[in-house]
Amino acid sequence: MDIESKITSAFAKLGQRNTEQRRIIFEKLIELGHTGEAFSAENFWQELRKTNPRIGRATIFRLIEKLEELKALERINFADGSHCFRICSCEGHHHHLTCTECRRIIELDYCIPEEQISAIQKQANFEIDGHSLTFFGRCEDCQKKDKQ
Amino acid sequence: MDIESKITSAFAKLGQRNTEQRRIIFEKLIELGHTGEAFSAENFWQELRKTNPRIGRATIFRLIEKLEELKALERINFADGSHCFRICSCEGHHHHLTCTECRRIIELDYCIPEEQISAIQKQANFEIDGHSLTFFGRCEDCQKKDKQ
DNA sequence: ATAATTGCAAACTGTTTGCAGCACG
DNA sequence: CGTGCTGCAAACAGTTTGCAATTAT
Repeated sequence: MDIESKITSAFAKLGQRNTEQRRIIFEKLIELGHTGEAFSAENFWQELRKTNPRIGRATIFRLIEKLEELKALERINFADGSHCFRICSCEGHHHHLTCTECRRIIELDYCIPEEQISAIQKQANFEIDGHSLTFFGRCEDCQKKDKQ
Repeated sequence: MDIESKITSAFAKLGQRNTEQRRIIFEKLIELGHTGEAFSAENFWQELRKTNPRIGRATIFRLIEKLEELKALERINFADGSHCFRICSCEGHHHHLTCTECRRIIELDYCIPEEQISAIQKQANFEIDGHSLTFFGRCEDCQKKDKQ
């Protein structure tokens, strides 16, 4: 499933009305999906209002929330506690590697082995239904920069 | 190293002056360390001002920040994006399991195998210097509650 | 004395909400 | 023409900051 159909199907599941705002947001997300660029909600809003001055902040927040639930968007946490959103090209469950200097994000297909999770589950008597994992470090470019 | 000496040594590293506020915060942290209770910064402040009305919010935030750097406190992230602090009894690096219903926190000694991290490092050409991992689920008690 | 530390209040960031009105179907 | 969706502005939560006053050493 490519990025375009991922977003398209999320919008289809979304709700009843095909409003102009949704079309605008859709277009922008397709664009961001292709470049792989990450964005904050505020950030995304600022970007959109350049061309569409009357679009409301709340509309963006409300839609981002829904798209996150539908897993069309992923929330990515940085080491400093801040976060941003991103449309990932990886299908299914995965994790990220983030650069603490330039905030570059890399998708990883690594995940914790299923048997480890069930061992933890059994040991703690929990019913585990998710986890969040992010690696922090310095990317290739930032390492080079620092050596100079 | 027990909780008491963990906090004591963090305070020793802290700075020059042994102020009354630090003593008050120290006492409260010892208490929270023993019960294992988690707290937000705001929360912690509200609790302290009951007995010490003139303690400032900023003092708490400033000190919590430093204690986190000194690894006397740990920041724990929940599934909904909120977070709290906690004094953990585990020594060294570890992770947590949090209940999405009652917010109970369990310390886990599981961690991602070193060789996996270096494989990721090599593959992505990153210099990994940390990671965050939290498992989400429902604790024993909340599972029971729901079955009733 | 003097510099670290604090309290206060105001500012700030990121997000949510209530509600009246718009516009999609 | 009904109601889902939106814009607005205000409220909110959590945190940070500037600065003058306080206080440990």
